[in-house]
Amino acid sequence: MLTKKEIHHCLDTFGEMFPDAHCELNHANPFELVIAVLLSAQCTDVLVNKVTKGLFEKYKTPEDYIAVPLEELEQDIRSIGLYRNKAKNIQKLSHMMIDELNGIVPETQDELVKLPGVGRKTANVVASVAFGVPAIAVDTHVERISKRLGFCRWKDNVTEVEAALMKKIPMDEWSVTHHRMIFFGRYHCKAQSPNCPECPLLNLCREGKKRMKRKAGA
DNA sequence: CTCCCGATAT
DNA sequence: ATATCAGGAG
Repeated sequence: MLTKKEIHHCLDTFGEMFPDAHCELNHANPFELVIAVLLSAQCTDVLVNKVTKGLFEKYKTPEDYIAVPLEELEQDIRSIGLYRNKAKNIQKLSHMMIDELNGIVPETQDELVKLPGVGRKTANVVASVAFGVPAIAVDTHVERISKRLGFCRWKDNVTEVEAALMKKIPMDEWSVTHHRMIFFGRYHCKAQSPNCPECPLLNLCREGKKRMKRKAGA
């Protein structure tokens, strides 16, 4: 586990490497962001943007999503993967938006997670990106980076990872740091190729040092 | 814990 | 061929 000083050095480095880290899911309003994040489960942002480009032309409102048969919506998002669950959730979510929310996307995590297909991570992204609520959404990248670098314990589940990060990072930096960690994970410390040899954080990264040692032995 | 799942990188 | 991708629900 890293010390507070080491963690702040990491945050500074993230900022130097990715000063303009941001949400890469294309969207024009909070409702489109909800749909985009829901679709992004176990799928790359690039592919989501490819699909939502046409999707958001065809479907503008919750009413539009429930006006078509489920099978049609499934086909419209099929290339995303997990498309049956996602299509079903989008229609259920649209019904809830109309029946209970007056067509307005809620601004708090607690309200957002009540929507079908919206869990803690999606709720945090929407609250943070669309409404400026301080939050740290723990996705696959944030979890991997937190564990490799030692922001949390290896065995922590996503809830524990989020708690650890919220405890160790100043609240006014939650949202920025969250995006920078995603960029760091997506473009530098990748799942399959961490690029330790060129990493500015190698000297304080236990995983990185282990990796380098293994490589040297082989 | 398992299942959902196509596209892409390695 | 296999791992991974801005996870969530049962």
